[in-house]
Amino acid sequence: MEPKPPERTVGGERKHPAGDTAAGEGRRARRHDPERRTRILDAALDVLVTDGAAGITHRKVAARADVPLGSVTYHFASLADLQAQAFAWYVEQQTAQFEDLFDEVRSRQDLVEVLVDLVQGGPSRRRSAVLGFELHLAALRDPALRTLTQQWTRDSRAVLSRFTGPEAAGRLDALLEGLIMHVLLAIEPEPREVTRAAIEQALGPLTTWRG
Amino acid sequence: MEPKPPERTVGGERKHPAGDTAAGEGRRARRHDPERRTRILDAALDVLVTDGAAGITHRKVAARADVPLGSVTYHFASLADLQAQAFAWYVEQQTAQFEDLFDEVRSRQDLVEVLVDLVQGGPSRRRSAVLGFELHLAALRDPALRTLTQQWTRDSRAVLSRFTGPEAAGRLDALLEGLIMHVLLAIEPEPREVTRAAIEQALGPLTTWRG
Amino acid sequence: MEPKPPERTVGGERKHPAGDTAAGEGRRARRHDPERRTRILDAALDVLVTDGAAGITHRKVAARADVPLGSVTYHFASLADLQAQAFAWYVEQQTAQFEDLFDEVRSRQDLVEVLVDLVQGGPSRRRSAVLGFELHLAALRDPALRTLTQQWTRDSRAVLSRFTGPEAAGRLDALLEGLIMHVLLAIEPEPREVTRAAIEQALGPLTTWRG
Amino acid sequence: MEPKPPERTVGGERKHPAGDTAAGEGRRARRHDPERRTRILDAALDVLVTDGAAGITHRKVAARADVPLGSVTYHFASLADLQAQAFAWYVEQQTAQFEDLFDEVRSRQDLVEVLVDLVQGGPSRRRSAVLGFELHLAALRDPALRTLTQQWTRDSRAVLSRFTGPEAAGRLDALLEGLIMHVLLAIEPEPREVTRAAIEQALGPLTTWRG
DNA sequence: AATGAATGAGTGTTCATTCAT
DNA sequence: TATGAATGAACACTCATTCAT
Repeated sequence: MEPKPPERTVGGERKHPAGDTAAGEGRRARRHDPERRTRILDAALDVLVTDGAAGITHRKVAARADVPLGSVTYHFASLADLQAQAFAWYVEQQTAQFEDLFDEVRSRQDLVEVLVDLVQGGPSRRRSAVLGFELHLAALRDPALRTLTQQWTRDSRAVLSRFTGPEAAGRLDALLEGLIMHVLLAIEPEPREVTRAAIEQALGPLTTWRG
Repeated sequence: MEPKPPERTVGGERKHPAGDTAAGEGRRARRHDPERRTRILDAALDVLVTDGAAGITHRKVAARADVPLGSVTYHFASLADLQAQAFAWYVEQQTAQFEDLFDEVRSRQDLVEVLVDLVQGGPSRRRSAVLGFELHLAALRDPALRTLTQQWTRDSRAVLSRFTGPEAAGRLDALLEGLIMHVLLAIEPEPREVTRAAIEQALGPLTTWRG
Repeated sequence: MEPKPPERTVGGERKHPAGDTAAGEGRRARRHDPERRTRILDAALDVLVTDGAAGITHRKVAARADVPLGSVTYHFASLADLQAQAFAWYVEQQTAQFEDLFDEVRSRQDLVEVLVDLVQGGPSRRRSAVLGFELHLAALRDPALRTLTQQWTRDSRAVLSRFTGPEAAGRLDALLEGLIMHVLLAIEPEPREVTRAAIEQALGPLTTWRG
Repeated sequence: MEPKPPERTVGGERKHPAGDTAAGEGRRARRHDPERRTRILDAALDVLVTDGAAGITHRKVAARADVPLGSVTYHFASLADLQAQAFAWYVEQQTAQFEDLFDEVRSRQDLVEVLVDLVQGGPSRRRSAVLGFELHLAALRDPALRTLTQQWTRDSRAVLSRFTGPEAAGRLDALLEGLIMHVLLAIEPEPREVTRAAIEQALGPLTTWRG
């Protein structure tokens, strides 16, 4: 699955429908840069990871994306709009990635391993985890973002349900969220077995395999 | 239990190191109104709930606490310091309150009900939940706050352990955090039974009662 | 009388000097929609009325005229140029309209009534009055606009002179301007008789009828 | 009469009640500068004269008043507030000055001469005239400013009435406004006699002297 | 001990204008 | 001919922080 930048899933109006067609990279500053919008969104996510919702500014995003300040405000009607679209873009990517994780799952054991990896996942996973929590917190205040968190939760549970049934999926989902946060915050690394035990138990000892 | 405002548990330096020199103790009741500090801390927490870490400012806090602007900068060396002390104050209150919850627990059933209440807790609980998540997120970036989250987690688990043993306590703790977030974000209220089932299962079917 | 948009009476240079070269005259009716220019000028005047010289922007004008932003900057070399041409267009229309007012004047009485109407004229007249004052004020700073105000004053006085002689025309003209402003700013409406008395007196008791 | 800066006659709230007591002018940048507020107001009026309502900015005012930018935004809640208070300050000064003009008037002749001076008044009077028109125009759009224009008109007429009676005062007032504008805009100077004649006539040939 | 005045850095945002197409 | 994308300069305004008192 190949996520594309969301088409205004939430908030704000794109000011201009984004002219396409490639362009000469060379001469003077890149004009006609069709990926610019996505690069800005990715930069915004980077800033969100680094500095949090409290620290995002047009200027930081522009610097990170290596575009002029005016370019950010040109493509996004407001900072809130930028943030909302960045979160939407994140959810879209994240959902696809999440589904991919389970492609190879063939047994209960596989499933558990995948989930333990998800929770324990190294620094590479830190980014997504932080963004997830930022989104949740932001959604608590901005109802417009609620759409995103709901869609996300729904999708995650749907994927898990394929293996566990709906009730366990809900439990698992909540547990995973808590575990991830604890792993992120723990000073000494949580042993894999502890994580595995928690997951095993949430799966339930009696769950018939449905993968 | 009567929590008192922490004495600079984390971060920041008081601007003026409190000259203990002159000033008769009796004269003007207490030297400079010790409640003011806590009132400011509570105001800071209020602002954090309302506007998040992104929205806290000296001015908003001063207004909320109904003290002059200078009073906030006088008592707290920096905004980061204020925030850190506010979180510390929150954890202290929260820990005490959390322990109180279990005072009356006499049976497994009691325990489950208390935890379901904790998760489903009405709007009154929203404040603490939001602050908890804000703290977690802040701690992800500011190692100085890690002390607080650890202390908090440790205390919570200790309390739960009294009833469940240490492994289940860890699982429960993570699950509760995830459940609380999901309840806060859910559009249609999560049924109590669903929450209860998840908790029951995390407690484990075989757990011997240790309350 | 049919005022047409002035051809750059003042200021600014058209960006592209209108290549008269190729292009058969008949083919696409008129080359590039001549009404668009006037529509933009009218939109600019609308914006001037609403937001004043302080508030005019290319974007507002484009939106009001319902043309793309580029169209405004294409037809007018700069914002100052647009403003100048809009004022010119206004003066042209206004002069014609002013003359028309006196078409039916046959007696001193008629004249007085027409002038009282001019001063007291309802909301429909508010637009022209505001624009007039805006122009005067703008002309105080931009000598290029002085041409317009002079032409306007000259024309107005010429028209009035036909009935009153030149001296009374000057007095009347000044008085009318003051009266109009006062009427616009008054909270409770100025009674017609007061206005009429002022005009009557400026006309002079002894003025022989020259209409 | 000694006009003092108005105490929030219109709009905005003063952020701080202005600490008084003089201060050492010397060492490092002037803090404690009690006249600063007035200096800013005067600077704002200067900018209004030079650049009009369209051109006023915090930065220009700050530069003109020789205070840091932050000082302007500190003392005035918004640019609109600054403008409103500047206009109020202007009206107060203007009213006083206007009254002073008539202190020496002892005869109808005196009155006429004073008024002719008022209209023809050299470059020194240009400033007040421009500000007057700016205020009128601004008041057309901002009802809050209407209070000022009304007070001003009322006061002017009251002064004139002392010599002319109320009806003639109204006529005169309007006429003066129109004459002043015309003088300002005229390329070749209006002859004094023309102005005098207009005023004489508005006074009315029969007006009994009431000075 | 306490506070209001003050300020410079930085914010989100707007916009005239340029330019490639 | 016409226009949308793009950008840099400027804007109003906010704020943490400093400091004199």
